[in-house]
Amino acid sequence: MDSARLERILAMFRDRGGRVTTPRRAIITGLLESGSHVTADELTATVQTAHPDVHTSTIYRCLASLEDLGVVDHVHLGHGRAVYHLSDETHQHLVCESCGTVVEVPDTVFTGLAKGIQKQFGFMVQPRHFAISGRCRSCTA
Amino acid sequence: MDSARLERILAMFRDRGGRVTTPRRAIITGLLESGSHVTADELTATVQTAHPDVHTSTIYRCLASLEDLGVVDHVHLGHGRAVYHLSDETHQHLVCESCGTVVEVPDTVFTGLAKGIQKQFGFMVQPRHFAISGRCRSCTA
DNA sequence: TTAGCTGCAAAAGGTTTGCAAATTA
DNA sequence: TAATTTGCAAACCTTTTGCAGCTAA
Repeated sequence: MDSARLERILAMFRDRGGRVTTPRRAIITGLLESGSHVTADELTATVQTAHPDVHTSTIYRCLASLEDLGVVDHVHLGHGRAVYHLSDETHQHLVCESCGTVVEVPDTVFTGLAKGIQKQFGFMVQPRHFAISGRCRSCTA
Repeated sequence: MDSARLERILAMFRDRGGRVTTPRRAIITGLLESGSHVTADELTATVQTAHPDVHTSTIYRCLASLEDLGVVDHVHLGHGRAVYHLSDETHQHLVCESCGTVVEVPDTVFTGLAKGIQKQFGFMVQPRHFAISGRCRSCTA
């Protein structure tokens, strides 16, 4: 797929004095191949099809490192699990409380809100770490 | 404190064929005495000062019943724990990713956003179950 | 009396950690 | 070689559940 991108990310590890390992290659490849967001569990399953020995804890540790590098972000979609995605995909998540459907909406939808809150409360909204809850079209009817 | 309110909530249990018990009295009293939001853990501690035998599982079950009655809501403030509050307090929560501070803002701040999303995506935003993340004034500086 | 609650202990779900062994640079 | 990563197992934290006993109506 996007092997140039893979190499670019691996280079970031090297630049920090980190190592480029088989699990890391596999995990980043898995992320690049995934749709917009994956749970740690889903990513583990993907990685393990080719590399059965890569352990869940390695996935979590790698995801944490990737967040440190600014390459990955996580979002809490609901009670418990989080999803991870490449941080250049600047969208937000609306989660239906009733059926669990996730609707992705562009960041720009939030700019008005963010400005208002910034002005009134001095709080800089960066909603990436939490989804917005509500009810989707079909559950509203 | 607001014992009329306590009795009103207890009456809701009775109306549904439920029972009014000592733990329930204690838990609702604890909620009424708490500030705007408490974790299940904090509430347990509060309740147990007067009623050491009330078990965590009872707290969770009572909170769930109160949510059923529409008296209580919960919000996920972050990685793991949720906070509970009386549902007539119609505010939203902004959580600072950096220092954990919770800023409460009136619901009305969100109406513009909600309308826009409703129109564009048919999604009815009810952000009560999730906090909005970002950075507070002092962590932005 | 009899549903409905409660306390306890144990499980569950997702994530983190300690440590010795393996691996990268 | 030296420092970083890994796999494993076990811990962790918050919440849920099964069940027998208790209790409000």
